[in-house]
Amino acid sequence: MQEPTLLLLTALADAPRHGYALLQEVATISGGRVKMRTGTLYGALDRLLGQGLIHVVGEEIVDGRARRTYALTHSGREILTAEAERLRTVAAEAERRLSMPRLRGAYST
Amino acid sequence: MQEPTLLLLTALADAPRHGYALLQEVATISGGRVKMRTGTLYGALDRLLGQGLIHVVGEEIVDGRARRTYALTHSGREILTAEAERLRTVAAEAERRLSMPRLRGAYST
DNA sequence: ACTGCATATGTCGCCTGACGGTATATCTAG
DNA sequence: CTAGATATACCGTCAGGCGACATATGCAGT
Repeated sequence: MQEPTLLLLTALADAPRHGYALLQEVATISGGRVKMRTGTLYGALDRLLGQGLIHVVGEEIVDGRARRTYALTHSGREILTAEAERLRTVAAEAERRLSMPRLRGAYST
Repeated sequence: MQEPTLLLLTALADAPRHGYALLQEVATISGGRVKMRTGTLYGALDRLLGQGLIHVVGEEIVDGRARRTYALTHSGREILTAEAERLRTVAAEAERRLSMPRLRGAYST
């Protein structure tokens, strides 16, 4: 699983949200680093719906515009938990090795 | 940057290694979870060489076989440091949200 | 002698998934 | 009347990971 997808699941972890709100939440979570495009968003939502990681919890009409609200499924919540742990351990290992004394020639340039 | 690429840089963070050793090191780092294929390995090495994140520090003939040894460049080391921090913060945010009390309807199924 | 495994490097084509660009539509603010 | 925010959606492209395959040596077991 790549970062955009993970950020989407993270953005749904505390509350259900609709598409446009997810774009903003992802930007907030990532400290403005990730500005997700709608192409990425709706493609990812379709995929996650198909995988059963999210589901639609509401379809309302607000000001004449359709608004679809998404939420994590139990499965999605489990996957996100596992992914977060995976990232944490990989990051920890990278940082551990980076702090180790290196042999001569371990890097240059 | 995706996980396989990050694991390769991590595997080079403490010492230079050659291709086959990287396959084993990646398996070790990931606790046996990631078994990188040679297609992924050599494709990634070519890419990382082109990006200047790694470089070749030795080409020897061992038992009639060529053995090319790779190491991180300063640039690669910086990128790995930044990536590790990014992963750590994203994982932390996901775990923070997962531990938050949720509104009704935050998930189901 | 033969078989299979570990060591070791490499190519090729497929497919997933992320991305940029574009289209559509409404409401609000200036 | 225009610009920006809100909101959903399609499409083509491209990077990157993956499986399959190719090649070659050395060593241990049968």
